Amino acid sequence: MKSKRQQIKDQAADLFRKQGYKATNMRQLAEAVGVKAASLYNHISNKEELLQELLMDMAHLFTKSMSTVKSSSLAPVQKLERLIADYVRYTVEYTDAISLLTGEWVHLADRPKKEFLKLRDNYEDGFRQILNECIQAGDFKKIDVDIALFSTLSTLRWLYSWYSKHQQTNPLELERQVTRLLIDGLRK
Amino acid sequence: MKSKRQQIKDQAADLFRKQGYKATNMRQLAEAVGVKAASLYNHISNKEELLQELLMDMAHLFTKSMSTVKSSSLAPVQKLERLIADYVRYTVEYTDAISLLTGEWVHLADRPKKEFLKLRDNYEDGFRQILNECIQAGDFKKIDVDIALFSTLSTLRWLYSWYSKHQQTNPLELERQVTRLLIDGLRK
DNA sequence: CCGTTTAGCTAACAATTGTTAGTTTTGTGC
DNA sequence: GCACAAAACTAACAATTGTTAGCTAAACGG
Repeated sequence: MKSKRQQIKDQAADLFRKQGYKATNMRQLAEAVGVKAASLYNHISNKEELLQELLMDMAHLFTKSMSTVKSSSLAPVQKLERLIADYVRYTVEYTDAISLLTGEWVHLADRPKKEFLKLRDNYEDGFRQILNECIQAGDFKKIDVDIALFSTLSTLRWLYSWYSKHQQTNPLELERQVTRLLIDGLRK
Repeated sequence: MKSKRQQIKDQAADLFRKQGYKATNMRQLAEAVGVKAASLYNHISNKEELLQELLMDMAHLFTKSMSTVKSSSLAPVQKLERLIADYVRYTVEYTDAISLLTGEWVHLADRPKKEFLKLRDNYEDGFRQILNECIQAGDFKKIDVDIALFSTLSTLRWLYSWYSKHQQTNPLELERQVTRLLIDGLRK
């Protein structure tokens, strides 16, 4: 049994995703929850808190993923594969909330925005470090690591939109294909 | 000498990108242009028209790119390289307007939204077709073409955000690197 | 069955929004 | 320098927004 608060967050994620945070009003959200707008405030303190928590929940998920992988004893390429696998799993499980990571964080107030971006930057730094290890180990070409990082993360960050249209895809198969594509490229 | 209308569109692209369409109000836009809000309406008919034109201008650019490449006699892989090259060039030249393609089209009214999505779908179809030709010709692995399409477009669609932070990069060099990465992958 | 908390409702607020009306200023062609 | 169009301004509008106050109904612990 999900708490009312969580129900509200779920509906908020759905609406924020479809219409954007700014374009979603509390009356719409209330209707989606099945309640009048004022009643929402028995469970949440304001609109921004919703966005904040949705984003932070996801950010912490990724922070966890990164720290687990980093402190493991896997080989660099295997670390990368684990990060990709985690990303795919989160995308499948939290599609709506994940979608907010790409654009909606701009609507956070200064403080929470800084906090969010710090976690995001840390994740990117960890990712870049692992890509570097892959190059160092001789497994990857000596490509510009910033461009490789950017390209890889772009694919992962857009995955949610692809998955929404192809939900019949087996997540494990999706994970396998994405990994292969990112690492081995298109060329035969 | 740029027309006032174009100046307004440029500032709108900048603000829409930084804050989002919904979060940008006409008084902010007016201030950026150096004028009072009501004066904008001597040059435009309403707010949505701005978003509409910005998005459509870009969509037509890509439609042009696709139709030129399609009607060329290049080999499949060369066609793909041309599409990528065009995308990089547009991103460098119209960074702000390009950034709106990823998320802001949801705020269009029904009619223009349909029109926009039709052009977008056509572009994607053309892209997929060329990827298929690459596979058919034996140049690419027999990968799931939808996943390859999605991954490639994701990288291209996010390019604007990367470019904003690395504007010192030579566009031609960027084009070379992105092409190589997308086609040949990371693995040595 | 009572007292208290929890969660819902109606009504209203203050602020912000896009846009218009009406007027004045600026600029251009003759 | 005058007529006319283009583009600016002030003021105000109607609608929408997030949120609060005050009240009632449901749920729950004893």
